[in-house]
Amino acid sequence: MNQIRRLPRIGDVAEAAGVSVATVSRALSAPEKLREETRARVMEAVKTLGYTPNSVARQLRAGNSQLVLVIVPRRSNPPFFSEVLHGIDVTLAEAGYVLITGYMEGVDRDLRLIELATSGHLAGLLTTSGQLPQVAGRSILDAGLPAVAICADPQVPGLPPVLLDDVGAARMQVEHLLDLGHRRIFYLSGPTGNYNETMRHRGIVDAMRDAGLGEDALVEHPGDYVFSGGVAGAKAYLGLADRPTGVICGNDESAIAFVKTVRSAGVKVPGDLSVVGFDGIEFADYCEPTLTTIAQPRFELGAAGAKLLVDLLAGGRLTDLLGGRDRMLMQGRLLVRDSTAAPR
Amino acid sequence: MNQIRRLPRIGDVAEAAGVSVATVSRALSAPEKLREETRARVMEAVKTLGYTPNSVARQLRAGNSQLVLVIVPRRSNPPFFSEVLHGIDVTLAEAGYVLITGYMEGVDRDLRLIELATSGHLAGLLTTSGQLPQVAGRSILDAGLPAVAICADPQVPGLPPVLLDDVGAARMQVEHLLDLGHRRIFYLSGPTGNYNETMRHRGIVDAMRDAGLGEDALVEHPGDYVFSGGVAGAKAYLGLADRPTGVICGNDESAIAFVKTVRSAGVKVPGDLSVVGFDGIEFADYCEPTLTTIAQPRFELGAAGAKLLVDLLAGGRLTDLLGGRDRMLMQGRLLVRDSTAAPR
DNA sequence: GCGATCTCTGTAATCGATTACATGGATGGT
DNA sequence: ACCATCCATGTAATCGATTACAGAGATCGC
Repeated sequence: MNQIRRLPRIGDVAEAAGVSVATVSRALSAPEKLREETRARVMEAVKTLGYTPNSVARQLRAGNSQLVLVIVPRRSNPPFFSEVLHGIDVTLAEAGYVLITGYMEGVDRDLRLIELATSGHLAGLLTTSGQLPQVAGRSILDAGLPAVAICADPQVPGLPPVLLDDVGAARMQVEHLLDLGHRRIFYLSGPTGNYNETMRHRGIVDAMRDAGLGEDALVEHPGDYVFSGGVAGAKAYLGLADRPTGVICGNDESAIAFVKTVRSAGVKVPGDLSVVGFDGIEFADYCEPTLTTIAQPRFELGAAGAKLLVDLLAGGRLTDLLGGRDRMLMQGRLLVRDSTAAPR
Repeated sequence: MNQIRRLPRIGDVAEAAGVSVATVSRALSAPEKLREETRARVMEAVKTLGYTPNSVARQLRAGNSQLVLVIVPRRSNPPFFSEVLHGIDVTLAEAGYVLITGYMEGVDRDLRLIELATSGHLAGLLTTSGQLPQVAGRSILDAGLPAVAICADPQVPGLPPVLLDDVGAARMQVEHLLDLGHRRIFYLSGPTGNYNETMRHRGIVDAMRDAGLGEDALVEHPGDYVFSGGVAGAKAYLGLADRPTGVICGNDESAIAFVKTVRSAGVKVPGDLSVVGFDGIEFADYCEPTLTTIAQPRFELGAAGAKLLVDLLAGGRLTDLLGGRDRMLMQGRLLVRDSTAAPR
């Protein structure tokens, strides 16, 4: 049903070349074991028939796969993750692996991912989500696949994360605003409980404390990294009696919606209010005004995470690969643009 | 190497339940053939051991796969395609299939996709690219997999496309500007040769002609659907001696960059100039001014394309499924926002 | 009471590759 | 001339499931 036309098998090639199937197999995977002339004859037949090994059969016998599953939350900031996936894809391709994207959302869906992981199809696992598929007591980790987390930390032993130094990046956001002369900051956070959010929150609080500012200098409002949360955050901000002049948003998407909303209400950015975003997506350079933000090395985060998994699959030991640490941290970069200025 | 821990096999379950492997297999895939008591005993053992069938082995024997490959150009408008992929994913999941995303870019990469297609892993193929992987005389279609194109038309017999009615949508763009009173239009196109571009261009030219406007009423500039092309298009526009008051951009991304650039040069939108985009991505509602655009039913396009493939895999005949036509067309919707107004 | 029929379960072939082991022919040393 | 060695290739077991076919009991009709 699936195949319209019957594909050639190894036996067909063997017959055409007048050799055994073992010889065909060797011609493809261990050519040095064959006489040059035999090998040439086999390759000729391979070409004529257009033969490609059935990797399902190969995988069943050899027990190893070329497929790596990347778990991506379904609603996950496409402009950001597309670049991370690009880095993953390029790195896996170089190492001979193929990327499978698995979108995670509901319980049913997650069960499917768990089954895929335990199905024998996969060589390894990457996750960009801190929450892993876990249904009815079964976890995706039960499959025992080598795994790496990218831009997320599921906090599972043996599942090393490759992360941005969120604490340091958040400090940079605060210090930038303080350097400009702002003394009170409104923080539109990410989702409560989210790992990145927790770290960034810590960086902000630390930086405020180090600057000698009291608790009332920081006004927090819970957000969720999406447009609608940016709008809601802006409305909350506009409702404040005594508005801080500095605003830090959990990511660029919510920052862009925040700015749009306060401007509609007549608030000038950066005149009345300076806004700093997080992520460094391309749109942040085309909104009005262009957004000061933290650029994450998105491609590099993906590439480093994929490289770590590839090394793990090649038999590397985690402690060696991470130099004894339990995670890999990369640095963000502050991009100063038009949404921040000294307060009036 | 891949598996850290040995996963239970069907034989282990059979032993634990005191039955044969055939009985275990039947308990899972044809429970009605078993006595209730036997089935219960087997399921008990399955649960205790945490057994999941190895689908590589199943696939080898049964010859059918649950995996569908979606080919996505690597640099492809993430805010747009993420929603299309969402529609595909939901639909495939409902039908019991798993989505694999294959990013297409270079020649090497494409060879990998071709090999994946001929490897026996896949049930079917979806493409969101008009150009299909084709390396050294081998095409990805050689695998003989059922395939459907979404938002693209490779113009290959037997590969039905599910598309937006680009011609009609482009007419809507023109008619909107003409209705407002604009008489000359600057068109920042998509990449030359691109299928969508060809259709939209036709719609624009037709609409202008139908309105009785001459050839000099349309000024065309080649674009490429990305930010940088929008900036370049804006510079070209600014350099014109006699600037049209209406602008149509190939997509939202380039429209947003276009607007940003002309505004930096002091041109007022929509005061001096009205701009219409294409796609209806979320950002179009958060830029300054909000962008009048054509909303594509992105989720629905993905879902319809996936549904068509699922029906094809179930043995449906193409002519029946398409009602005798050779393609499936969906309609765009004009979203009138703040970037368009009557000319001064 | 005995064969026919039906229900349930087991035996073994099969999917398409990989690979340990066997084999046969060539080479070479004594 | 004979045996050891080596190289190239073939034979057949194997991976883990599915399923056609066979066989063993149970049920039933006459």
